[in-house]
Amino acid sequence: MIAEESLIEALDRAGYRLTEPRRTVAGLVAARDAHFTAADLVADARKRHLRIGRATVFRALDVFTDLGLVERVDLPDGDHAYVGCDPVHHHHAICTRCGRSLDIEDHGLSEVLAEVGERLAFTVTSHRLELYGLCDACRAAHRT
Amino acid sequence: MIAEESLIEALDRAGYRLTEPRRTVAGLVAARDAHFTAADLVADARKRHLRIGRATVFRALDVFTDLGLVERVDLPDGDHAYVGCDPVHHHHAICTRCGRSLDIEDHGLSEVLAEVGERLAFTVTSHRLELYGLCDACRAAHRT
DNA sequence: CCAATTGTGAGACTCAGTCTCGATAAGAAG
DNA sequence: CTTCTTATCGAGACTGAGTCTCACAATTGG
Repeated sequence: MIAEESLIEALDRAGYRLTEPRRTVAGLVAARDAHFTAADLVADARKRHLRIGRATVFRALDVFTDLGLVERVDLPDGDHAYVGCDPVHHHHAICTRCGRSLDIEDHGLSEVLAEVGERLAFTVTSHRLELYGLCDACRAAHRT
Repeated sequence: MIAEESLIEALDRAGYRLTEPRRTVAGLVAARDAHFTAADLVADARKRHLRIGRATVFRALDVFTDLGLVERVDLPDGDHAYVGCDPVHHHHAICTRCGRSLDIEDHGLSEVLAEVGERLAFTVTSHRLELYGLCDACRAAHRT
């Protein structure tokens, strides 16, 4: 979940050219409210009669990923997907029913992890954390 | 890091046939002390003049994964790999230098995560956590 | 020992992602 | 507004992991 303008603005600020294809991908990403694949975006583009090359979609996603506005997540089944998000260090809580993801702040997790590392004589330099479960809406829907 | 016998024993206990190819894959996995890919095992087999089909390696890894003796991990660069490990719920601390992985017990992490979920109105059903950094040996080697 | 059933191997196939290269367009300069 | 440089694009070939199919082979319960 991220606004098209944020994406375009970030491109500009980072010195990338504001091209039509990039705006198109920004629009496609902004229109998605759950995790998606590059192929999803290509299909979306087709549906909306927007001409865009497959490679370009991948390239734009790479750029957005570098800027931290899109992240690659790993789903429980091992598949990869992308999600739009804020460009701060955080993790994702991914709803296994609707695919939407919530950003999780670090909440002292890093410290806990460094501590765990201590005990193992392991220096933690980075980590990846993903939570899977049901978001509020799906939890409610599930009960019925 | 897991013994060949553990792998074979687990197959037996779970009712899988103890076939030659599976023993071969068990041997290949046991011989690896860091993360590996299916292609690595195929190459190892070639080197050791063991005939085994590529599909069979994938199938055996799937079985071992189901039994919890092998897990798929995601590396920081987004690649997948397999690691041998004990069949209990845990996470991995992966050395980015040598690729070896240490098993991390849950140490109350699950509770912390459930709590985080509470705050987000998100019901956490499972999670994935991977730590990246330097193991003790590589930390020492790195200093010099 | 033998049949029933599970497992195997070769190779075709799929799908995500990458690469190449000639064509195109953004945007700085004038 | 026009020009020029250079980043970017698109098409399609390519790669590599993983899956699928199907005829054949091996395990094992009886």
